[in-house]
Amino acid sequence: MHPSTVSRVLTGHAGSTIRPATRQRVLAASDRLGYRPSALARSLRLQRTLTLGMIVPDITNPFFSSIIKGAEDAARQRGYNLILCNSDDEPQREATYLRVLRDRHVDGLLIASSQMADDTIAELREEAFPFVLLNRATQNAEDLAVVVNNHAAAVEVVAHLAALGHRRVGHIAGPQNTTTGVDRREGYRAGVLAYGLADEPELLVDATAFSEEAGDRALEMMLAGPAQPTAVFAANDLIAIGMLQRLRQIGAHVPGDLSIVGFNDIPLAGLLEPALTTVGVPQLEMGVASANLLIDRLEGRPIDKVRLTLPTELIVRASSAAPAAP
Amino acid sequence: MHPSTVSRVLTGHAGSTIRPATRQRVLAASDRLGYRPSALARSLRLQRTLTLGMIVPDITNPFFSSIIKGAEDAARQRGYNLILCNSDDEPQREATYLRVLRDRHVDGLLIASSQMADDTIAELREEAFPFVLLNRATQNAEDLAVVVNNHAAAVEVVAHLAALGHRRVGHIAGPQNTTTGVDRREGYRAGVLAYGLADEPELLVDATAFSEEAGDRALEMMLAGPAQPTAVFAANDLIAIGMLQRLRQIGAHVPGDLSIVGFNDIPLAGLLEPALTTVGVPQLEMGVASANLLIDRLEGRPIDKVRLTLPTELIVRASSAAPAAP
DNA sequence: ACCCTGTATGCAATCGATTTCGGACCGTAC
DNA sequence: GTACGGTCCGAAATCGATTGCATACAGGGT
Repeated sequence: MHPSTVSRVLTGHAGSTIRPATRQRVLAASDRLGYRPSALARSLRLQRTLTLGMIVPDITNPFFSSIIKGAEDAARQRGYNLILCNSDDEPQREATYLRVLRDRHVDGLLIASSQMADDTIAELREEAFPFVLLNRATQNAEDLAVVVNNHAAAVEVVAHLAALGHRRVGHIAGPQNTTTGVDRREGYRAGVLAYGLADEPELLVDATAFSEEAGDRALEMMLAGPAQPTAVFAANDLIAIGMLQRLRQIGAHVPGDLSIVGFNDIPLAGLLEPALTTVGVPQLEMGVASANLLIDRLEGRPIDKVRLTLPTELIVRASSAAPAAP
Repeated sequence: MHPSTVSRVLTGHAGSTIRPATRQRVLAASDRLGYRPSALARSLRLQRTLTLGMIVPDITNPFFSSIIKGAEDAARQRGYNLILCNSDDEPQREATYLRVLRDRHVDGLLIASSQMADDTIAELREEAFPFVLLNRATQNAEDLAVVVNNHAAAVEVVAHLAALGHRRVGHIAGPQNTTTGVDRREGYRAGVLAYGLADEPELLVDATAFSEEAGDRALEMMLAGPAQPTAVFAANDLIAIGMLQRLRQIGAHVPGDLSIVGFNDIPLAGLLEPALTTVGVPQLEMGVASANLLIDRLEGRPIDKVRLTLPTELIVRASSAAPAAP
């Protein structure tokens, strides 16, 4: 009929006036033919795809599952789709994905990958490509980010353990090329100093990843050392779970022989045996907030807080208790 | 310079001859300018997006996390991207997503959502829109699908429990509008009959969802009934976990008071207390296989098996044991 | 009857890449 | 020198929707 008229009717753009009769005719025809506009062609013309790219280190980590769900939900509600990319924490794959996603003209990026080199991000920043950092931050205070206060939460964990009477509190830190790993480690150090706990280097081991296996190995290493902890703070729940697993194998009792505290409060943390004491992180909300922040940015809405810090909450369960009398 | 020449060089299509000197000039320029072709424009022209749509009922179910990871991985390796959609098992959202994904011209669909009405799928089939069913099947034997033999696996579970000496084996079935729920339930029934176990209707309760809460509630209902089981087969691991949780609350011991068997072997199943006996499903492989199957179909490669049935394996852990002496 | 204003619609360019067709150019053979 | 064949490259159409500009038509005023 008249491609332009059809377009005007369907996009409903103000500024163009359509006779009611024509509008009806167009709508009827569109309906009858089951017409669906091609998002592709529209994107090409409008230079926006209504698609967000999301890069996470590990989909199978329940922590990220919840974040993804939140982000996907929020995005969908605002008319955006999500292309999900799993980096497996390999910088190589991150770089590849970044390229692919930009080739696909995603409108913006949600970056939950904490390994991604700062200069890669600096590049995005320089090109004014919209992105939001999720569960990580950068030096640059202008970068949009949704985070929690890892440092403070880690201090709180140490405080909790100190209050229970622990003096030899260990920490299995996350990879030190991640901001969460570093921040929690520093928080732990600060807590140890603040509460005057035993300060032995052997009580601090860096895990090679945020995974069960890495936690298992790291704890093994710590227990092989000269300083035996009565409580250990794990940099995240998966590490804590790996630790629980090892302790069970060697017949140690939690919290009787060793108290364990995790970080994130993944969905199953409360169902473990013993139920895991951990730092509750609002996972769904982080996902929702980051998607909304990004879309606000994309649509030019005013942004009140560039760095959104969501609250954490120490969730005390069965895996932490007072140490056995010496 | 010469858009067509550039295209010829970069697509590297045989049938067009380019002078080496020109090729070099184009490549150099492309390199210098950091040229990246627009996937959008290319897709519009070629009528293919190199993108797959994937609809899953619940990202946060670790079972699907692994499947997604596998699918995403396989897709990426073959040059495809994945748009992920979470249906939350709501037919409404499934329909919406289906529309959105087709508007976006995804080349094909991975459907892991077991609620999706058969007639919705029939529509896709009639329009010859490429799709692969994941962890579900339809009446139509021509539909591409990647599944496990739920019926046989369920029989095997009952056999295992019968072999341990259980006579009163219950089943918390999955929602009966899902094929997995139905198949496992039927397998259970077949097993009960085959092994001559107690056949009381009260030992069979349908959960309202494949979730912890639903499992918790369903078990409560079963235990309130007149027939007390000594073992219960849960339709999936999350239901089993919900059951474990309830049993712990009421102070019952597993497997002492009640043996529990799950289905899927999600990553944490072996780390629970007690470690969960369950049916191992090759999650990653299912994801990989489905993506590859779909892409084979898209690229017109020969497909040897329309319905791919992957093997399951009963994994016996601590949550199942011989019943206490009566 | 004419002009003018405004509304409603058609025309054509555009987004960026691919591809068919044909033209230009070069070399060789008669 | 002309004809012919082959190689290389440019012109233009195409994918499907959007949009500024031009135009046509209707209606009202004089």
